[in-house]
Amino acid sequence: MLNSKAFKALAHPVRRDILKRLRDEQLSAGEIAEAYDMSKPSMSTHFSVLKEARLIQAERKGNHIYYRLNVTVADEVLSGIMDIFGIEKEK
Amino acid sequence: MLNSKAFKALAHPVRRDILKRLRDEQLSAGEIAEAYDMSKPSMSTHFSVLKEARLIQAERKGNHIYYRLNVTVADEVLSGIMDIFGIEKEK
DNA sequence: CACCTAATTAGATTATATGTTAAATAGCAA
DNA sequence: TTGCTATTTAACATATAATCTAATTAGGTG
Repeated sequence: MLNSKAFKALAHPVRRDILKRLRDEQLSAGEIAEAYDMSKPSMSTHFSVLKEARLIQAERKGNHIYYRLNVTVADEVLSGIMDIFGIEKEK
Repeated sequence: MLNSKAFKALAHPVRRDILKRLRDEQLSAGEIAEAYDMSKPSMSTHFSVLKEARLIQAERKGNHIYYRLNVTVADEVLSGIMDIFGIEKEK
């Protein structure tokens, strides 16, 4: 069932932007972080919030950690929004 | 264009619940507030956050203030979520 | 006007979020 | 082991959010 943490995670513009980057590809923490004018520990905190919300999943490969979107939870969020606003799923 | 305030507004469970109540009917501040175990000023603050995000619209009728869902912004939020997750709008 | 009701605003407190630098951990490779 | 790179965790400061009680505003009605 949909986690309240997901909505909190979406409240920050950097986190929403990270999710967009992960729509189509896996990226390492460093690859993501270098796109933002923010310290690595701060970025790491954002990853952690997204992970807690299960919006992203981490996989270590050597000494990189790759993040990818959790499509299942993304879908749950969409359903949650539609439920809130009473929007019908078409098809 | 979609306001970042809308996502913040959705981060609080009480505010999401208020929006659900306003899916199908207008309700006064008092009618909404009595459903929650929270002071009226606190509820008023939540209304204010939702108003700031343009998710709800207020209309005074005599002594009562009626709130209703702003369907346009609700739709923008849904589109925003679909954009983040790269979900295609069907039809 | 005086009074009542509905709702908000003010002022304060506490909790949570966001960000930093410094230190720690994990893996790889010489 | 030593050293290097990638990333996180710790410790802390500051900002924003959430909540309360008390006071105020706005609109009815006698």
